[in-house]
Amino acid sequence: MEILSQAEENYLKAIFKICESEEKPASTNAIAHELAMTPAAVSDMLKRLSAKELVHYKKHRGVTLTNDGAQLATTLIRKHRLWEVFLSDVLDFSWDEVHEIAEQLEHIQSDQLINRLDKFLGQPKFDPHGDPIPDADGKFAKRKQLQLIALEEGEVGIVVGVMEHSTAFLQYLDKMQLGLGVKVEVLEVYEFDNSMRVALENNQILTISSKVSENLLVQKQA
Amino acid sequence: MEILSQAEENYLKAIFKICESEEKPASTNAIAHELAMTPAAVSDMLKRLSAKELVHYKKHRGVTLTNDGAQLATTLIRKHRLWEVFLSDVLDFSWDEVHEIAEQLEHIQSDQLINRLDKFLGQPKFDPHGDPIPDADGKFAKRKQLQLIALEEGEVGIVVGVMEHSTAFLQYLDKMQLGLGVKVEVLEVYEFDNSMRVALENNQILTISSKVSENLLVQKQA
DNA sequence: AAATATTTTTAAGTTAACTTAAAAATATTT
DNA sequence: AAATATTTTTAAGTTAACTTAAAAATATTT
Repeated sequence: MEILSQAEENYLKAIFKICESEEKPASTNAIAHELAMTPAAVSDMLKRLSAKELVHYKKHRGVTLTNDGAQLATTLIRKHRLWEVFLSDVLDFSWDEVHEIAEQLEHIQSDQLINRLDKFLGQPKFDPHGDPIPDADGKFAKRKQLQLIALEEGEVGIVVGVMEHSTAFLQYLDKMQLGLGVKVEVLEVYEFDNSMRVALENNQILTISSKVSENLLVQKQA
Repeated sequence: MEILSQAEENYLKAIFKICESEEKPASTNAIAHELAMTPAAVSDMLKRLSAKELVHYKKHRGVTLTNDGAQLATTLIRKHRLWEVFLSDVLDFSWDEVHEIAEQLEHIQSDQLINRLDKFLGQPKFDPHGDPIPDADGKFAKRKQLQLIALEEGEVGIVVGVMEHSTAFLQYLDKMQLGLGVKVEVLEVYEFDNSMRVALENNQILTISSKVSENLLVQKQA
């Protein structure tokens, strides 16, 4: 498979992301929105990606990735997330700082580099946001996780990930000490707005909005 | 200072390199040769770099870097060489493998990243080829070094660097166990072709051509 | 189903960074 | 100094990756 431009790589990642969340082809508009580009630019690029057989593209019908395209996208995600681990674990960046730099590092072309980095980091299975890191064969680790909002009063979960990656959200979680690995007990759910009162292991009591509990992923504790 | 494209950065590095070795402005041809491009492409780019005040450019007179340009070039060299140390020391790449990957990594834009990398690596002063790494202020460490060919019979030197960075040369040195830090004693110089017989600390005796001894940098031992 | 709104594509244009070919400037040889 | 060779620049063209504006296709509302 020939080498892709950074632009092409970004399109593949965007399409992968969109097709992953919604279970249908990625629309031109959705891609344009994801990449902050005009729909015309997307139409243009889709033709090129289609010519390279990286996407299945029928005009006005949206696109999906071909096997080759999906393989490349997965490798990009692997690279992105491994670099995030490096930035976080090795260079002590906080979880709200790693994305932007990894966005650049993911385009470095060297299989050797990424495999050695993986080994050096101890073949991590999750990145600093709890997102799974595909292995060299493109396999993602699976985990039985659910949104914190799905827990009932009295239930306990451990924070394992986030569904929203904005700096604002991540910094809010830092402030509240709601990082990965934290144990959370649901004390009370307020029906009115679905906000909840929760207890952390350090005995801190927090009230969090549904916006927060929707975007926090936990593993339910027995 | 605004952000430069990778192409622009490569031109600055090339001009820096040329002006450093020859003590005069870099010619269009020299730059074209360094970057494997046509002279016409260089003329084109020089106009753009000149407009950004990164080079002093008078048509047909060659170019030199402005202060801004030299500052940027130095930062690029710093990034390149720090990444080389990372690849070599942390990921165990050999010294003939690091250049190519560092060539990509040097374009990553993040001051924080490079400063933290520097700190993590222990603020190294030299890269895996013995080339000095400028500090955050752009200062290069100086060293009293000379070419191995300049040593007389009976003199002893320690290998501290190379003047030629080709894979072929570096792999040859590996074969001969002539890495950085190795102590070399000049046993005999053959006037005929300036080749020399040298003894290494492991008592190995080698005969090396003048092409080799010209390109090896040593620090003379008392 | 027709009218309207939305989405997508096409058409035309831009910019950076290249190319080849020709012209112009500079350097070297005689 | 004139002739010739070399270097550099300009001119014209290309490609990837974008833009805006208009046209076409599809989806939604009435």
